[in-house]
Amino acid sequence: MENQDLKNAGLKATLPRIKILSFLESSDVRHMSAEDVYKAMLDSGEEVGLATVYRVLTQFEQAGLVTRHHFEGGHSVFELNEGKHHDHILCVKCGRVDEFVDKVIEERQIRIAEEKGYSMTDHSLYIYGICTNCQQQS
Amino acid sequence: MENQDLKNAGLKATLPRIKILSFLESSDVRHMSAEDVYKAMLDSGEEVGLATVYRVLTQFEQAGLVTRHHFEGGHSVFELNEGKHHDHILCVKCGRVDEFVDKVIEERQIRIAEEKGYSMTDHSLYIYGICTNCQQQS
DNA sequence: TGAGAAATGAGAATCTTTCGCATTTAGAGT
DNA sequence: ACTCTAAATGCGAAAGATTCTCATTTCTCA
Ligand SMILES: [Mn+2]
Ligand SMILES: [Mn+2]
Ligand SMILES: [Zn+2]
Ligand SMILES: [Zn+2]
Repeated sequence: MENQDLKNAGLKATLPRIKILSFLESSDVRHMSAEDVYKAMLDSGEEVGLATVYRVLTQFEQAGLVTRHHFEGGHSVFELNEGKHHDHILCVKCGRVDEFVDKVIEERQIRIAEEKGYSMTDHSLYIYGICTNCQQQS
Repeated sequence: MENQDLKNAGLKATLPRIKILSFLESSDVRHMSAEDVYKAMLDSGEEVGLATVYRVLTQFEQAGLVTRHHFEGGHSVFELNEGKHHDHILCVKCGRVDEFVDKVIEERQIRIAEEKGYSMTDHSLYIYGICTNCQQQS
């Protein structure tokens, strides 16, 4: 169970951490803000402070359990880390999020970093557009 | 002069707008936050309110005079729009910013949007790493 | 040159995220 | 199981970035 996942990540298995992790694992929405997680806790009757949600998500990120994204709009978005890196394409109308990986782009990025003399640590790529659904409704 | 640039952009040629635009045009730093611009105004003895700096930069963005970026670290960064689109590679140690354009990446993005059924409106790509200088100093 | 519309400045307000600190809890050792 | 202590939590306050409100000032052009 999550209990062991947390231990493995070097984190004490506290109630808030267990609740948040199991929520992330069971949710069908993959990309959520801290506020989203907080509201979900409240809705399910669990009492977890907002500050704790932020702290726990940051710890999860550091432990490699979740990944943090900076979609447009100011707030951070988190998603359960399932090993495989990917980038995102988002609908600017409805907020829909799709994921993709492009080998060619990944390689070009490494090449560019090299050319510019950088040792690459990370990258973020977001494509914005209007999804099929939103294109229909004029 | 800027006076006409503003009129062409459909903006009244007010003092704050003229000052900010000519500052952006004369500065050798290309990527600046609103706060940076505000401080520059103060330093040069001009009195322009911070709220006005934000308003003006947003208007400039809408008018296509500047481009807004969301580098890591929470705040927006603006740069004078000189026509040609480009992406950025940033040093996570010293904050250095370099620019690049990669035809292959640009094309792949369009292809990906198509495949996913999106009509692409925009995209943002940031590569993070450690620059040559910062790699030296252990 | 004067009137009206638009823009400004100052500070309050908002939003997201972090901090500080008194209180609670996990879990190592008994 | 019980105890102890470091670590974690929850609350509200604080911070940082950006926007809003509104009284006052400034463009524009008739
Ligand atoms: Mn994802
Ligand atoms: Mn640039
Ligand atoms: Zn959509
Ligand atoms: Zn550097």
